[in-house]
Amino acid sequence: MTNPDKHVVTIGLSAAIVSVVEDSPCVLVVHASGADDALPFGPFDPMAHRTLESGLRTWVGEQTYLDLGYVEQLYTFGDRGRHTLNPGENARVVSVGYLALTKQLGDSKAPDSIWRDWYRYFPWEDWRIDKPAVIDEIILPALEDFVASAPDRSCAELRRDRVRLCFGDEDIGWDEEKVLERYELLYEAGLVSEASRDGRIATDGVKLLGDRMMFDHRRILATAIARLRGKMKYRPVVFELMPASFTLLELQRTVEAISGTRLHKQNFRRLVEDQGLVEGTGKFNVPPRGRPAELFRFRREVLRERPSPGVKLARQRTP
Amino acid sequence: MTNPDKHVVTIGLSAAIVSVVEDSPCVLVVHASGADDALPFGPFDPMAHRTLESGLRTWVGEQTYLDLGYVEQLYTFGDRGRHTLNPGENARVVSVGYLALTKQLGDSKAPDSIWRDWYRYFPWEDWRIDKPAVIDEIILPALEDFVASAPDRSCAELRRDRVRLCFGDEDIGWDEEKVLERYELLYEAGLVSEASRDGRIATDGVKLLGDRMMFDHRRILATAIARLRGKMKYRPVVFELMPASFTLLELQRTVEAISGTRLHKQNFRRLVEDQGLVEGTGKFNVPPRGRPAELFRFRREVLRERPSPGVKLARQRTP
DNA sequence: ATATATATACTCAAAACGAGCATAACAGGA
DNA sequence: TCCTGTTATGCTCGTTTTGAGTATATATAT
Repeated sequence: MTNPDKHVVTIGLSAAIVSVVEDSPCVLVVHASGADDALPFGPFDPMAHRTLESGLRTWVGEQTYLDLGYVEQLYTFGDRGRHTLNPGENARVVSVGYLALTKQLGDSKAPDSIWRDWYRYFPWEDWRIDKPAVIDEIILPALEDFVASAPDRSCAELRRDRVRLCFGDEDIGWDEEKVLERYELLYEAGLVSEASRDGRIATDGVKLLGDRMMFDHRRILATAIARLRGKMKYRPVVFELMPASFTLLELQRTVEAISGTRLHKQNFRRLVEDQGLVEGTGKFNVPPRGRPAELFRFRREVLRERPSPGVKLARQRTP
Repeated sequence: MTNPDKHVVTIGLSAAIVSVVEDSPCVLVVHASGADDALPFGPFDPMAHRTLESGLRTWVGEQTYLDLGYVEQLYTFGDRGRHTLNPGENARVVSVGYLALTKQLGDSKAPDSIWRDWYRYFPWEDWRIDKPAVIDEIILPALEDFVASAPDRSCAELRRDRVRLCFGDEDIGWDEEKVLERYELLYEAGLVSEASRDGRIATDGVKLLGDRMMFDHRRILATAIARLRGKMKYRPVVFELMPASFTLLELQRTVEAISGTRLHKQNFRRLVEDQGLVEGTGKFNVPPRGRPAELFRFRREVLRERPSPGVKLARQRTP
């Protein structure tokens, strides 16, 4: 292995900590005034940390006073140039991203850390009300330019396909899981400001999309959203975001917040109940209007039963 | 960030390169005589490698003369003690595992690298003929001891549940995707020899299961198998393992080799054809016996169509 | 021709899914 | 009290998908 010194790198640990507050999917960011938002992060210390995950928990604990419950590793990014360094640092940084889920709680107690709606960083991902206007008004026209500016015909074809796969058309609809593919496409097309910061593309006069984040943190957040949107469907992870008891509509709104789509209410209930994911408590809430709804709780036993299922998305047709 | 030197680690890149040869799922290992089998691997060089994946491709190219097609990152392991070091090295190694798929080809041209049936390392994972005898004869009795030796009652409960979830019972059957969970359970129970090598457990007189591998490579291979078994079902990745044309039975045998289970033939055909994954070529094979079968090819277009599906597992009941 | 082996077509019932109608239980105002 | 708006919950119904076969076709070997 020749000279070991030349193989030396620093490992950055970053966490997308997610919570759903009042129907908004939120991510915890550390917000130094003037600087871009960042995910809680810190370097892996091979002396102090037994595992990567325990290192992450330590850093997050220090920075946010949060004790993480559910934690899952996402991906390890090592692209040259996509993790910009702070002045004075010179090591190459390889970045391991994590997803963490936590129940909603009051404001975060740590200084400078705040919960932010994640659609602030990905405004094209929220289809709950309607198809976001920014797609037809800005994204697709700009991506057409990107296709047109391809160096040759076959590259243009590839780009056109990617745009179609990412943002859909009449035949193939919207796939809410392709969050990372869409972000990477916008990055390559120079439509998010990280691209110019990383020296990729001169974006003069182009309207840039969404808020930017430090380092490669928006990329990690995109990975986190994609993973959560997918995993939710086949593992009961949403319940990590719910309080001890909740109405089925609250559960539905949480799922919708994450997936960024609307669901068919009656079918959603049927799926959730038939799969044995919840059980009624016999108690009811006191709504400001309308019939009171029963409060349910997560049936923790499902984790010990069949290959515990997730919350199927029973999509709502455009009514 | 205090003293940067203390955050310095080496990143090891390892690849589980998979191919299916004559109904056997194979993995390419480098086999130095005397030493344990290892996956092709090498350190990440931040100067020479632009991305982690390009670093991996370089190493694999040098060690196996293979030009990888499909490559996907699996997981990053950094547990202290699970990557044993070579003499003379002292850096902490963090290990990034990859899965690569390649079509069957002749013997590998590189010295010391050979294709090995992966069930050699995981004999309990092949249910194609029948439930492997080793499960009832060795694994389950040994795991009962493991449960019984728990320090307290609640720990024993947890262990019992894990055993049930991993190896199934009457209610919950076999879940072929839990490859990693099973390996980790056996590791903790001291039933695979890496556990004693890593100084975890004194396994005196216990029959150890499967062939051992270098470093944490068997753990990476378990992750690779699990990922492939899962991904196959919702993305058309099996075709990376198939030649340009093949019969539907050959395709089925490949899927079965990977999943380690038997499938219902007629339903398998129906699913594969209905999803538009293949198209007939009009040519037929010349079998040693039985009716000739049409040769099919992968419809590459599906990649540009709907959220391209995978090969559903239409399970065969025990007949 | 007969037996054996594989390929392929087709059937049929059960389960899952997608969409929507109908009814129930609350609040507030006419 | 009764009507209206609002949310909760129950139920139906046609379609699709799945699981498990049965039936038939086309080879080879004897």
